[in-house]
Amino acid sequence: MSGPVTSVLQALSGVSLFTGLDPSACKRLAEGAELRDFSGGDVICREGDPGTGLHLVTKGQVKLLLQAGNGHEKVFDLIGAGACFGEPSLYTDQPHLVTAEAIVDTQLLHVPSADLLKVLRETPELALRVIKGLASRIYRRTHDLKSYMLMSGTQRVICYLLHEVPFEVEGPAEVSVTLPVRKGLIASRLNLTQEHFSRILHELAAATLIRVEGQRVHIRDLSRLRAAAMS
Amino acid sequence: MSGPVTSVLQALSGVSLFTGLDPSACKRLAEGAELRDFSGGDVICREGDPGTGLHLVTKGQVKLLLQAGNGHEKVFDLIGAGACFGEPSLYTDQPHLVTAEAIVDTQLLHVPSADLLKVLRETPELALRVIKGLASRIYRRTHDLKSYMLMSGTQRVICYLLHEVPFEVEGPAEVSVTLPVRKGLIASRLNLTQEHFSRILHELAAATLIRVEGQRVHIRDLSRLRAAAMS
DNA sequence: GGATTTCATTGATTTACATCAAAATACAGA
DNA sequence: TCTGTATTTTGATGTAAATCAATGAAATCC
Repeated sequence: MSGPVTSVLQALSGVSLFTGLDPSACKRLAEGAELRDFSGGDVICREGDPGTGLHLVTKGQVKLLLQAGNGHEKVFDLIGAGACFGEPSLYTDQPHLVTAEAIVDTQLLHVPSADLLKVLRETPELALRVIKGLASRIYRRTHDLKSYMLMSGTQRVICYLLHEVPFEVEGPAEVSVTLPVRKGLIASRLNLTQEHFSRILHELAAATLIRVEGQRVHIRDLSRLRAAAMS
Repeated sequence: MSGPVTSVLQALSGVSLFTGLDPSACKRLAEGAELRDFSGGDVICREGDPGTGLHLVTKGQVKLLLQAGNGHEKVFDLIGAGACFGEPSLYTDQPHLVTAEAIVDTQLLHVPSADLLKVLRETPELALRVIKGLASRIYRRTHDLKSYMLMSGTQRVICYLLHEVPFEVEGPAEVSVTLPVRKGLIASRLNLTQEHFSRILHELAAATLIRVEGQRVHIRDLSRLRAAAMS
């Protein structure tokens, strides 16, 4: 809570990409970086904008949207505190494909590509982290692609629920999951309409696999739900 | 055409990721790298295998497949000479999500993750290249995701054809595109059945937007086709 | 507290696409 | 050349999920 640079540094170290990084590298990144505040509903950047750098979410929640010509749009990712978005801007030329919008009041740390690339060039440790981060992002995108290409709506919902389970619980335990955002957004994220998502939850509840209570979903039997994902 | 190391070096420099790279770094990569030959139809690696490293295609063509439990599978990418796959293996833990299969006789250069990471740590130039390569891969995947999430089959086909156009031709020119693989594979890549793909090509031909002649597709009017992608 | 807006559910209908089945074409080998 | 095999096309039918249209339940505001 002293100078602006201090708060930037603090914010930096709160982002998983940078926690525990060499202090001097952090400092150099902090110089060019900028904290930005948004209220829920604010647009952070829009499809077609030139990529300016990496956005690190220090507080709040962001949704990334893909938009079609006809006004349709889909939530293509939900980004929470500690994560980041805007990686493709490291590959200079291309304009943003996604529109980013704050879901709730949100604080971002913006690191300009040029600064990041400069520090990257001199900090192999950071470069490796970035590479791993990018590789894991590709992994996640590939997984998403897989769900859309060859899983049914029901399977995608089950898969989503299983991923939201706090941690490696085993066996036929009962676990509860709290949906991080309103259902419509999750539906969209799963490439489903709100209506269809609702019906699927209903079906799963009818099959006594889950119990829905507002934002809370109780998984009645983890292993049975896992098995159901296979059908 | 002398020793095996020489041919590995040659192969390395033929891959866009490494062309023009500092020779000493190339040499160090070449030491751990290994050339592998496959015939058409051979499986290169399978879903679930642990990721061992980066695969660089020096000759031939590879298809990456996503597989569902029920035996269904989809072509999720087509990789030609000069490109690479297996990036997620840089993010150590996760097993492969995709199965890679040679479409024709193919030569690959395999660079083990450990070697690559070591050289990466000491060669910022390479690190930056890898980062840009990964970022651009994410960009492509995002684009794919966009097509699947909010484009119709027809739009995906048009988009595909436009991407295959040799280079920035402008105006109402007539251009020809040769499909790089048999139609069934392209259909799958676009998340369509062969039948549906065939019907879409037929539709486009009926609308005098294209003319199909076996593996060659003649785009009769580039700007009209571009416009058609928007509807 | 009710009024208004946002969000979620339920039902009826439509549609884009898949599936199944068969014919037509292209291609390879003997 | 014929002959079998792989690929593509065409047709008829089925279905998962979208759309349209209300209604119901929460949250938010005055």
